[in-house]
Amino acid sequence: MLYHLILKILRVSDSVVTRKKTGRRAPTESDVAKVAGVSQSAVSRAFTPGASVAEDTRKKILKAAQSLAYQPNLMARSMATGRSNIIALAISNLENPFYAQVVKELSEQLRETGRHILLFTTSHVGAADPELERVLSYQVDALILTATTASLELTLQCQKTGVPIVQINRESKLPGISTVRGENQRAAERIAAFFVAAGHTRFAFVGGSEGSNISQIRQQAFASHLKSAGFDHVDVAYGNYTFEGAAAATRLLLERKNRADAIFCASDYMAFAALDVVKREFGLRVPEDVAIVGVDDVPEAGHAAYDLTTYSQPAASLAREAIKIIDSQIASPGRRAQRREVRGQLILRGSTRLPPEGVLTIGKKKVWQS
Amino acid sequence: MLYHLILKILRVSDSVVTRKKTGRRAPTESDVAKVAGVSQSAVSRAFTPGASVAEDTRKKILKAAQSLAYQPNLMARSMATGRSNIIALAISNLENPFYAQVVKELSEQLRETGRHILLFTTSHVGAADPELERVLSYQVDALILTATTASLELTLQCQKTGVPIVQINRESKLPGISTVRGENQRAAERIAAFFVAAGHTRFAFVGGSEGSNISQIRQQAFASHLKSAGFDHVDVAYGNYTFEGAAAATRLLLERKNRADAIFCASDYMAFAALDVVKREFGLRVPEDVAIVGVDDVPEAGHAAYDLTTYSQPAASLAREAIKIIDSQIASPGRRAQRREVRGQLILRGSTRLPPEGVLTIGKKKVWQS
DNA sequence: TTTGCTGTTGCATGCGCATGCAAAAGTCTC
DNA sequence: GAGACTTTTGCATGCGCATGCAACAGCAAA
Repeated sequence: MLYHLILKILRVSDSVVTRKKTGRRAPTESDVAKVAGVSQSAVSRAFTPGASVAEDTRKKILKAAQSLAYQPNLMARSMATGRSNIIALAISNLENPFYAQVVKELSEQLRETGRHILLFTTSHVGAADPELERVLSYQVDALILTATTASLELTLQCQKTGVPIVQINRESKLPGISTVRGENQRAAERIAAFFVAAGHTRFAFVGGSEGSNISQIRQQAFASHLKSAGFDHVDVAYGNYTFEGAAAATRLLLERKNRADAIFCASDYMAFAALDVVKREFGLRVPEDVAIVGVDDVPEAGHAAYDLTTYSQPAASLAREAIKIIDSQIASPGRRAQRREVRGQLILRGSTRLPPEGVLTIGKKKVWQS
Repeated sequence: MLYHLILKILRVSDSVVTRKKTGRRAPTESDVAKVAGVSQSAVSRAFTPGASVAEDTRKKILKAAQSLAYQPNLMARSMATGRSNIIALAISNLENPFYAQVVKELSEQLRETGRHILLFTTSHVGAADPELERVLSYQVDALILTATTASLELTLQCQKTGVPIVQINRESKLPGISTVRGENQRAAERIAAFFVAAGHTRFAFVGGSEGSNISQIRQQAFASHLKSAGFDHVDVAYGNYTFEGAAAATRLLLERKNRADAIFCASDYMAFAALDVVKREFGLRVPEDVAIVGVDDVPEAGHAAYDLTTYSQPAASLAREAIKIIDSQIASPGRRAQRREVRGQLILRGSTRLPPEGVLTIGKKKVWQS
């Protein structure tokens, strides 16, 4: 008995010492309540918009809170409310400036509603990490995937617990996953039409990977539009969405006989690699010998070093739509998955030559005029 | 009385409906306990490494957990333990590929110990957002700042609550903030020596901002080494660490009479802008007319489009050291702030010309040989 | 003064987990 | 097989906050 008492005392004094070293713990609502002379629940209400508190007491409480430098403990709050204000963001390709931009936009836009991003970088470009399935341990309010696709298990888990999933720039065959994407089909068609109008005759496509739907869609739209213009063959190689991969793919394409004079790359980032290889390794002139087009319109595409013609995918809009979807799903949990498309446009720069007629039409619509 | 009872029933049935819509809630330890036929605490112990559980019961519990797809609720866990396994990362400059790389490295290295990053992007390049002070609401285990500096208030708060702060690539005059950085001084000296050896005579520096210590340190070391070599003047302009800013700064520098023939930029990202301006806007040859050097060695610096000579700052090492500091501070909270320097090296590429002698020495040490 | 109402406040409880303590179940020794 | 240990288990509690409910105060109408 005495023994235990002594142990207890030792433990207590020890914890006091620890406290001293680590600094005292952060103030809680109870601390504030004591200072303000009210109950803990009153303090809670003072910090809850729309709760029932008299104006006087609220002021008194806020003053007390300020004097203690009180900050609400968001962990405790989410425990109590079931909402964490944390959005999980999975991304596989942060070195691609396009995705860096998407992350930035998401982060800034979510901040406007007091939410923040919990970051999961997955090394695998293809299906999401199994590790990603632990996402839900964090009680996140939603899950955004960029440059990755959700596994079946993860999708099921999310559906069971009612956590919305949105994929940016990746399609998914799984039901229940919302998607935001650029104009993949239209982008590919416009680019094909532009190449044809400019007088190119041998076409190539640098894709992401064979498994990537987005890449597939672009490839098919590109090929089929070219076919309708009388060109049956499109050379294809895959860059796996990496710089080195795209460089290797471009080498493959250029080494073939009867090599392409117009290359469509599934992303600006890969187009940069293609430009490097075309110009420096093969000594070809751009756009005279080879024209190159990308997709995304990252800031670098406009820089003088690349000066890349591209079809834009505005990161800010993608982020905005993704957040809208999330919010609507949170508001009415029954909602079905949504698919939204964000508009872009063909942006002409120095990596392509212009149609000789000075006018480019697709169908009957004038797309560009010099 | 009856009235209240009815209300209660309504509320309950309503919540059942809501449940049905949102999907049933995630299973808890109690659910697992029920299935496994043990107490909740047994389940908790089964998931706590080193806790006292019989091997049989642990297996039984894990099986039950698996059958329910149980995932521990990390919010609840951090409430109970006081540790969240979340590290806050504040960053102002994600469009700079160097920082994107740092984020990626931090994320991947932290994942190895089961921790994740809560992302705070601050738009202001200078001192950190006031919004950043809410970081502590999330009960993060530590705070890493990249391309931003902590405000005094934030620092005090962190010290009071024992949350370690580490700044990557930013110095701070505030005590209590640990720092990880590259070899700023040495980098600047080597670059100065290299310029001199290569026969340059007119020098310029594109800095971050006048307030940035890192930029200042580099500038001073650059200037003082040049001075000791007999060159008193260094032209200076500030690019504010942005691409556009650096482009404007370069224009300023190039428009002056007796313009520089060797430009040292405080980051690769700014050096890219300088290259663009030098080559495309002013039609100058690199390195014949102007030599350009950056700092960081981002992947893009090695790409053919830029081919930039630079002094490396390995992002992986910066991340590793930052995490080491954090861990040591968490392990022994009394520790003072630490400052670590990560080694880099001068990487010669096409944006600079080589010393005519074919050998470069600094002091008595041979730094480079053709 | 009494009644009825609205607006404020505190009490009590629960969110899901970790953990100190005591009780229970094994294990070993002689 | 009894006693002395050790290991395993459950109970009870607390982390910080939100919130339903009851109590209460203030006020107007009767």
